[in-house]
Amino acid sequence: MAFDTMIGAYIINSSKDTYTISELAQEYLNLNVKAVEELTGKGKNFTLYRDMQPDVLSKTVGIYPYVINKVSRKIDGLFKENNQEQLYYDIELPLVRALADMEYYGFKVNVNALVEFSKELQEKIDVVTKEIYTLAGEEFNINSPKQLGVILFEKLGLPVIKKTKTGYSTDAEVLDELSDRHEIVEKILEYRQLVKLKSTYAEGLLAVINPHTGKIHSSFNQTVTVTGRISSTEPNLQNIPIKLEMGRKVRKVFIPSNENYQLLDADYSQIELRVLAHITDDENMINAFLNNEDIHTSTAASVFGIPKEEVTPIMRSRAKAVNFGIVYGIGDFSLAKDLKISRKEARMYIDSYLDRYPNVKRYMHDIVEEGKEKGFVTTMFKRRRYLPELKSRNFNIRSFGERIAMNTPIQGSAADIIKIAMVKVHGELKKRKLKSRLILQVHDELIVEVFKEEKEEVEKILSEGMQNAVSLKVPLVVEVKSGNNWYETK
DNA sequence: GGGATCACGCACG
DNA sequence: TACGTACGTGATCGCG
Repeated sequence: MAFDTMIGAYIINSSKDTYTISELAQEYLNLNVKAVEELTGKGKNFTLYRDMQPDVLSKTVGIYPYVINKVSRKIDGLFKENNQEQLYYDIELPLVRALADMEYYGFKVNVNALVEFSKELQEKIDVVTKEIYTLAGEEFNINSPKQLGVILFEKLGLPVIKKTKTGYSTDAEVLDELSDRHEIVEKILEYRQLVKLKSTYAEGLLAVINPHTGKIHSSFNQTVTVTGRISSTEPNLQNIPIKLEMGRKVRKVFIPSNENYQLLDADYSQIELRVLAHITDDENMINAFLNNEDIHTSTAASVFGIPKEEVTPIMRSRAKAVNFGIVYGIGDFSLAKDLKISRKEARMYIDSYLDRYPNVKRYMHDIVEEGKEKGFVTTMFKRRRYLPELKSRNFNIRSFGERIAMNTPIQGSAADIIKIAMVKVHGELKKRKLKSRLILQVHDELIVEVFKEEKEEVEKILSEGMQNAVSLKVPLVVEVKSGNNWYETK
């Protein structure tokens, strides 16, 4: 029986910080086993096994095989109790190989273009920096929120909009509000945008390009998120800019391995709202998706009680915000802030929404009750998240627990679905001995490096693999795009 | 003097 | 006072 205790324990409880053998032995066997770190040391004291005495090794990691076997059997028993065998054996375990292959294969980068991009950013930063110093009347460290706060709120006398626990807040939301009061403010925003791109993306990515492969080999972590999503580190390839055009250009440096390949980028359309429609069995929402309607326009028509043809762009954008809010476990305060409307008005939108989607209303109530009774909520594929917050006497913590209860089954089920799709696509490419490779996942999106001669075949494997990953009460719609770099796949 | 950690801000779905 | 992440920089703490 192939087993992975780390992933196994994650399926039993996704909320832990680490899943070391030592910890699992304690938790599942009531056994005290030294942590590997205690043996090897860490940081500058780190010692390799090969530099240790055999008897020291045998007294500690020597019993690991025994412990791992025992813990595995214990966890496997819990899978049976929890009905999580399919999740573990059919989804998470096969996913290990798909993720490993993604890490190993990597994503090719145009190094020269990235170096050029970095230089261009630096030139822009130099210009803006001087402008800021002139407007401030002195030089200071713009990167320091503390120093910036002194300049903005003491020297220039701008009004304090918001405070952090240590001083003045200078975040983008605050600066947006101040942008009409002094020229320096928009320069600060521009400076922040440029520095973010240069440090995190230009320099950050250059630092992790493997000199042998010319590629970026990210780590895809399978036991980090509480909802079941995967995460990406060193570097994070799941937060490459796209929203602003200047940042989006970073994507031009992500290219195929060579001229025989292209990139395919396949996105699920509105997967979380489709999952919501499925889970709640809400007739109104299901019909919107069955008719292939624009969901935000459809929501606007429902909420405002008008025909879809009469929905204005502003109405659509407000309905979109409400749809987002619903998925997060909405509150009137936050929706009001997001839409810059009154709390009362926000409350009306929410109430109207819940009237028009009555099963969504029932679901949001019931899932919180279920979370309280059972102590956890589950996804479509029995992924589980415990919610101790629901029992808290602290209102804020308890409210947070309620929002988690509403959001986790939605976000987590979407994660289940794309993982199933990944296993299918990865398996199919392998089975057919194709040269195309799955190289990245970004929560609702899969990126494949496709061998040009295989393009038609692989596009079908990808889109059908995703569409048919599961069968819901609404269709899963997938959009596939291709390009000679990641920027072009739009 | 340099490492660890916290605070802040911000990139993505 | 919206759900889930990763990470760079500055400030601070405390270490033979």
